[in-house]
Amino acid sequence: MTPAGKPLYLMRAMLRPMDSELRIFLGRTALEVAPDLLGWTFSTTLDGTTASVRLTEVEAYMGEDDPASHAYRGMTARTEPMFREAGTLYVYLSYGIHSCVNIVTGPVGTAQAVLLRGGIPLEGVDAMVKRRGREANLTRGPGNLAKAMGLSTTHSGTSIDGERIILLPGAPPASVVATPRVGISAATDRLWRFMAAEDITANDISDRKGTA
DNA sequence: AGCTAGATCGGCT
DNA sequence: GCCGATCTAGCTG
Repeated sequence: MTPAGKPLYLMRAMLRPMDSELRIFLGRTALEVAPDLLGWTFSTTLDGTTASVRLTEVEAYMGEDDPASHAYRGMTARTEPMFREAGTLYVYLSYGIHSCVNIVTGPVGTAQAVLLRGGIPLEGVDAMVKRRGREANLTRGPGNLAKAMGLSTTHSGTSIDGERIILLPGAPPASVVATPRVGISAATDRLWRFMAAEDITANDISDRKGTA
């Protein structure tokens, strides 16, 4: 471990985003990658502005073996990006309104992905406010986070490129809480939603459907 | 070709 | 806490 408390391969990934080290990091199962992404920075530079968040809430979806995954019944036109290589974005439309962003992980063809559900704004707050049309809860919830970052379903199939869309290692949270995933009706016994403990408020654990 | 549940959000009671 | 908005992907007929 380095003085910063991170393995060396993560420090290298920080210097060269989406190089082979990051590929190895994302090449693991979604269940491994999801909690490890907490504390990382997710950043987009779109429409001439950069927006960044520190990730505080994610969920793991394990592909064709996971009844709650969109990939459970195989590849479709919508889910095709999930079957691509790690680092690809899978963005889907939820309830006809909201775009939700996933980062594909694991070996090609396994359709594993990590849903980005929440973060803390670090950069580009003005752009986020403009995109969201409000100032509260800018990046809380998958639909809100995607909107604040300027991402929509048109970005499904694009990938983390170290330019427009960037993933940077960050200090992991002191502790991580695992709960059932939100809003699903299958495999509710799997504790595959991960949150930074210090970011949890009362609403997070009592208010959302799908939580225990 | 039609039907409907859904990895949500925000406003209202 | 509850409910309506909004609309498409994927399934049934």
